Amino acid sequence: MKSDSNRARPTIREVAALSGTSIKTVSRVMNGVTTVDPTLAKAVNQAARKLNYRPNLTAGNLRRVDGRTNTIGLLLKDISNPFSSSLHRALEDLARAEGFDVIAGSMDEMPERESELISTFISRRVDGLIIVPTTSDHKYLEKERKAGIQFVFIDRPANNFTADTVVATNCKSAQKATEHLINNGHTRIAYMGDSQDIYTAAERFAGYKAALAKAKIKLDQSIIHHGVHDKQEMDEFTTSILTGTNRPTAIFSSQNYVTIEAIRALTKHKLSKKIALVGFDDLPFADLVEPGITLVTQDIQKMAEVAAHLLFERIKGKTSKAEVHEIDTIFTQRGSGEL
Amino acid sequence: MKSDSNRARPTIREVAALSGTSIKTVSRVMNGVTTVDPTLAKAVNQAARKLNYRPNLTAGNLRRVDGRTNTIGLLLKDISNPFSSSLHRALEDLARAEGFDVIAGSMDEMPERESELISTFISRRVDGLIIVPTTSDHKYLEKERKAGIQFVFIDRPANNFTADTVVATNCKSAQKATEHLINNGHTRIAYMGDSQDIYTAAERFAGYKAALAKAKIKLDQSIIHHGVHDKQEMDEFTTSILTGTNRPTAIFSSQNYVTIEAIRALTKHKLSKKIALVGFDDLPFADLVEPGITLVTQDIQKMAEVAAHLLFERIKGKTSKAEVHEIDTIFTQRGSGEL
DNA sequence: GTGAAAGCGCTAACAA
DNA sequence: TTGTTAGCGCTTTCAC
Repeated sequence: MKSDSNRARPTIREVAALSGTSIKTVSRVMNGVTTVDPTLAKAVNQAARKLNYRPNLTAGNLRRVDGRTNTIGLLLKDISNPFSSSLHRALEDLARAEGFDVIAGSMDEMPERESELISTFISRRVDGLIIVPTTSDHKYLEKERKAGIQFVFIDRPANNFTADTVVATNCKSAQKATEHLINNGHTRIAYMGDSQDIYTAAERFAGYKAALAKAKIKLDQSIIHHGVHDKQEMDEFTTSILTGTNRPTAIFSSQNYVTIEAIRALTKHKLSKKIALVGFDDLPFADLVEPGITLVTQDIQKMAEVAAHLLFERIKGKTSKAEVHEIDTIFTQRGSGEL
Repeated sequence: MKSDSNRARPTIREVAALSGTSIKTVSRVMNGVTTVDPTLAKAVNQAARKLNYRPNLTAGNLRRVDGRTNTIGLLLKDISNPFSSSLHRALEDLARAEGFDVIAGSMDEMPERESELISTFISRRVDGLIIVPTTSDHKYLEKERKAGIQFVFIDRPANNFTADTVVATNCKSAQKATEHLINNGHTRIAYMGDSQDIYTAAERFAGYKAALAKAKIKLDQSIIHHGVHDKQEMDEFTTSILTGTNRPTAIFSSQNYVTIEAIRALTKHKLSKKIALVGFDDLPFADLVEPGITLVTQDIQKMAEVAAHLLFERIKGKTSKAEVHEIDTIFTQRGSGEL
């Protein structure tokens, strides 16, 4: 027969018994309440260490008057993509500094995964949610907000739901990137980007169009491509524009996966040093190819800081109206955009 | 004065009241127990939907007889690095299929962060932990295992603690990679890798040495470098070997960050097409540089599958002795290793 | 098939 | 400063 202390995890009651005090005193010591006699506190700590006591957070949250769990949920496109995981890491550090834990999940642009994950996170009683939204309708979140959950949207705004939002200056930065090519003498600039349903893609395409309009360059649909999921289709597009008679002299690619395809195509057709390229979003190897890739990158750290700040203020009770923050991007010339 | 249903979140009691049944019946319906009268079940579901009821998972776990929370903790080096985030994603999907959620954290190779995170996760009462361990002593986990937590180590084994472990065939694969260079006619092969304190680095260096020994090539310390944190030091090393009189004709780099520095150095000295390079670990742009980088990559999906399987079996009660699994790597020739 | 009562481990309220 | 009692929202036990 095993002794009691060998059976699974000790509770606050066992710590109280061993230290000869009450569970309330143990609770006080564990929560760092200072109005406890140092001698008692010492005894409690000793007993806790001896029993390897670990407070059960979930039990504590249940009765806690503010109802908070000090947990935030993070909904990402795909945990493993570089943008998502950098954002996740930045938020992890910011949350830890405030005593919060982060639980994250991948949605793969599927609206039903989004609501499933939100459901799961709510069942775990997160205090707030930071969401890189899919294209779904977010009106259903109104009920959750009434129930006390706070929301911040990042990278893209919500649909039919007003909440704090942090986005990059997508349109303005795409315009500047395109103007950079124009200033380098280009007038025939191809565009490649994600589907126009995606907020960031639409904004960036708008910036591209604005730059052309300002320079009085006519839009040519034959050198414009939307969509990133069909690789073969993209390959056909790049082959057609790069081998055609009226070849563009520059490419603006408005998303990282698209930029990779553009690089691949330029390399394949031995045009890397002939056709200029500016891409939106970061690439970890931008300076390792020849020429280096000139990129517009989002300031992920800054976006995370603003989003975390907004969320924590809401969780603490702030009730002012929703804010939208546009965060400046970073433009880095590395050669490919200056041909 | 607000009505009751407008105050925060409804509980099982309110659902019972609205559907005219007892909390136990609501509990049964919510948990999919089939022995409930369909008419009652329907009424319960209707009430739950109307109130936007979300079961409080943490409350339920408290009383649950198996004590499980259906949560696993994942301890990574750094959530945002590609190996970690790919592993995280693979485990997320595998866990979801089993009805588990994953919470993850970054340790940055700091033993004290490791134990802090483990403490936090245990306070949240995870059922098991998958750990990419730091170099710390893991004997202290024995207490946690007694308290019912299961452990699987991945990428590196634990120290002073016997548990299920999943690692790549580091030594064997490094030997094969080095032999690949030898078979291509190289006899002067530089080695660059992480600090020898790191298990994977030590294993891979052992493989390098074994290949040289087998081919009767003498080890030359002047073309061997350990450590990845000091970039300047690495730059000095590459400069010294690449500009020296007795230049190596090939490099084996045993980790992704090191490989990046090797590529950078070869590019800088215009030797990318003269000096062969084989790297360990994946690089997202391996096929986008010229020449493409020949790499040994870990089969992350497979490692995740084996680790998840081991952990879930333990959580379900398996008590057989700890297993160590070595997972084969993938070797991809892209040009840089065949010069 | 259904429900009343007890209790999971903790914090809150209040009394001592 | 300390302890007692109630109760958070749920599952379990067990009687009906």
